[in-house]
Amino acid sequence: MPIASLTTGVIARIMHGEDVIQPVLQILGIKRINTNTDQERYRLLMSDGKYYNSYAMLASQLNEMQHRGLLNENTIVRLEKYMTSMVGKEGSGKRVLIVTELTVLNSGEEVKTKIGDPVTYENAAKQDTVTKATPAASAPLKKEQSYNNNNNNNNNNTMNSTMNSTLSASLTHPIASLSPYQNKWVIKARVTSKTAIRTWSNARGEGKLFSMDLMDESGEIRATAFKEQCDKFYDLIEVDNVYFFSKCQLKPANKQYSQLKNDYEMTFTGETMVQLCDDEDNGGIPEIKFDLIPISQVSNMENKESVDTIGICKEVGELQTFTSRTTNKEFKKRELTLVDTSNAAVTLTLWGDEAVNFDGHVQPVILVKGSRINEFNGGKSLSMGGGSILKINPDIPEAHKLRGWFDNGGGDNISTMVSARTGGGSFSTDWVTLKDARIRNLGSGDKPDYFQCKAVVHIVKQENAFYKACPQADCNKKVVDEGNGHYRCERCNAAFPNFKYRLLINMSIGDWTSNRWVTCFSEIGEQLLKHSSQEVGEALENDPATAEKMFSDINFSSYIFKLRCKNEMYGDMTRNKLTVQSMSPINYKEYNKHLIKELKEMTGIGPAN
DNA sequence: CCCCCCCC
Repeated sequence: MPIASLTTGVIARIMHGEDVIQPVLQILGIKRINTNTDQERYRLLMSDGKYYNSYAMLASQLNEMQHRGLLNENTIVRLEKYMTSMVGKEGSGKRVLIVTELTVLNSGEEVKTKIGDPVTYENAAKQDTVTKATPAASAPLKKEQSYNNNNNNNNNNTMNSTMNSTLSASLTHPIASLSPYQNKWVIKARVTSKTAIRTWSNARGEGKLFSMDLMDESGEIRATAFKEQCDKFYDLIEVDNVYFFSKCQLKPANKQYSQLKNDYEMTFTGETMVQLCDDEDNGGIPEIKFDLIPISQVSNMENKESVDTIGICKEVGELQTFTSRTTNKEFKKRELTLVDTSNAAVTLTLWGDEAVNFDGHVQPVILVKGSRINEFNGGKSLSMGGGSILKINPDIPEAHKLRGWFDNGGGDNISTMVSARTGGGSFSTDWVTLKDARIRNLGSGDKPDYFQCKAVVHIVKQENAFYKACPQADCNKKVVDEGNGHYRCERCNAAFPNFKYRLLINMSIGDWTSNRWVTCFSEIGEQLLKHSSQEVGEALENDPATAEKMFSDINFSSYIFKLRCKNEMYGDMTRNKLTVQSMSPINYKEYNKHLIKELKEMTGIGPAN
C-alpha cells in the first residue's frame, strides 16, 4: 500500500479551531498518561509533517487499538472524528485534540520513519500568520514576577511582555514528557521543595547553587540553578507556588542522589525563563500531598525511607556545630523531639539555617514532608535532607487537633520512644541457635541479621589474629610496612614511623546444636583475651609462650554472644559470615527466663509469657 | 558545575 500523504500544516488549523474534515496525520509517539484515577488514557504525539502536537489524546474507546499494536510510532492515520476542547479555566488557553475515531492508513512498520521535519505547533504559532489569533487570551500577568535572562535592561518591559505571552499562551508540556532530545517546551509545575543556597569548592572550581523539586499531574523533576541563575531565581521561587518554566537543560538524573521518579533532571541556563502562574490558572496542577504517618508507625518503617508526619515540638535541643570527619565540612544541627496522639516521640534533626533559626520554646506544631529515617541501634530518628520540607504551625485541621490535644496535657503520657536506642539491650535481639541460623538462611538479605545465642569458646586462632593499623585516632586501616621503619596508610595517604596493633580474631564457638567460626575485632578481642590489642600484638610477635596462655585461657568458657550475620562475597564465592557484636557473661536469671519461655512454647503448657 | 546532612 502506498504511503499516504499527510495533510501538511493542518494541526495549526485544527488547533486554531477550524473543523477540518478527515485530516491525515502521523503518530510520532504514544504513551500512557498517569492519571489520578486508575483510568487508562493515552496521549499522542501527532505530526502533520510541518507541526506536531503533543496535546492530543486518544478517546478511551480507541484504547483497544493501542492494545493491538495498531498505533505504534510512525503510523499514519486518518482522523474520522475528533474534537477539540479547551482545558483549564476560561482564558487559560489550552486546546486539546481528542481523537474519537480513526483509520490506520499505513502501519508504523510500513512507514518506518518520521515524515518531514515538524516543529511544535505552539512554538511555531507566534511567527505563523495562520495562528495569529491565539486560541484564547492569556490570563493577566504580573509583570514584576516575570524573569528572563536576556540582560538587556533597556528593553526590559518589551521583553517581559513578549515573554509573558510566550510562556502563558503556550500549551504546556507534562513533566513526564521532558527529555534531553527536545528543548522546545514549557512546563507548568508546582514547587514542592527548595533547598537553601549552598556553595561548593573543589578541584573543578567553585560556585553556588540551589535546587528545587517540581511537580505536575504527570510527574516530578529536580531542577538546579547554579551561580548567576542561583542569584537570579532564588527569591522568586517559593515552595507551593506554581510557575511556568522553559528552556532548562535536561540531563540524566543521577539516581544515587535523587529519589524523584524521573530519569532526568534539569539545570537552569542563561536562557531559562520562570514565571509565576496565577492562582486562577493553577487548574490541573496537584497540591503538595502529605502522607501523614503517626509517629508510632515510624518504628515499623525501613531505614532511609521517606516520612511525612506532624507532631508537637515537645523538646528542642541546643544548636550543635561539628566538623564532618569525612568531608571536613562544618555542620550545624538541632534536634527536635516531636510527639503526637499516637503517644510516641521521635527525634527530628534540622540542619544549617533551619537549625539556627528554629525557635522551639513555644512548642509549635511541626509538619515535615520527605524526612529521612536514620536507624541506629534499633532506634529510628528523622532527618531533614534534600527535598524535605518543614512547616511550622501549618493551618490545617491536623495541626489544630494536635494543638488542642497537647495543650490539654496530651503529650504527658508518651509511651513509645521511636528514637530510643536498644543498643546492647538483650530484649531486642532474637535467640537463635547456630544450627537454626543456617536453616533459616540468616544473613542472605540485603541487611544483616542479628541474633544472640549462648555458646562456648572452642578455640581462638592465633594465626593472623592481629594486624598493624594506621596510628591515626580514627583510622583503623591496615598499613603497608615500607621496610624502612615507615608504615604507609593508603586511606590517610601518609607514612608514619609507628603503627597500632588491631585485632581481627577468628574463633570457633559452639552451642548445643552446632558450631561456627566467628570473627571479632579489637574491642571484643580485648575483652575476650583480657589484654589490650597492643599487649596481644606484642605477645604474638615476640613472646609465643605468653600469647599461648592468653589464647588458651579462655577455651571452654561460655558467653552470651550477640552476632551479626551477613552473606559476603569473596571473589565469586558467597560466604555466610558471623561477626561478634558483643559477648557477655551469662546472666542466668535472664537466660533461664528465655529457656522457660521456649519450653512453654514447645510444650504448650502454661501461659505464653 | 552539586550530590554534604556527621557522630553514637
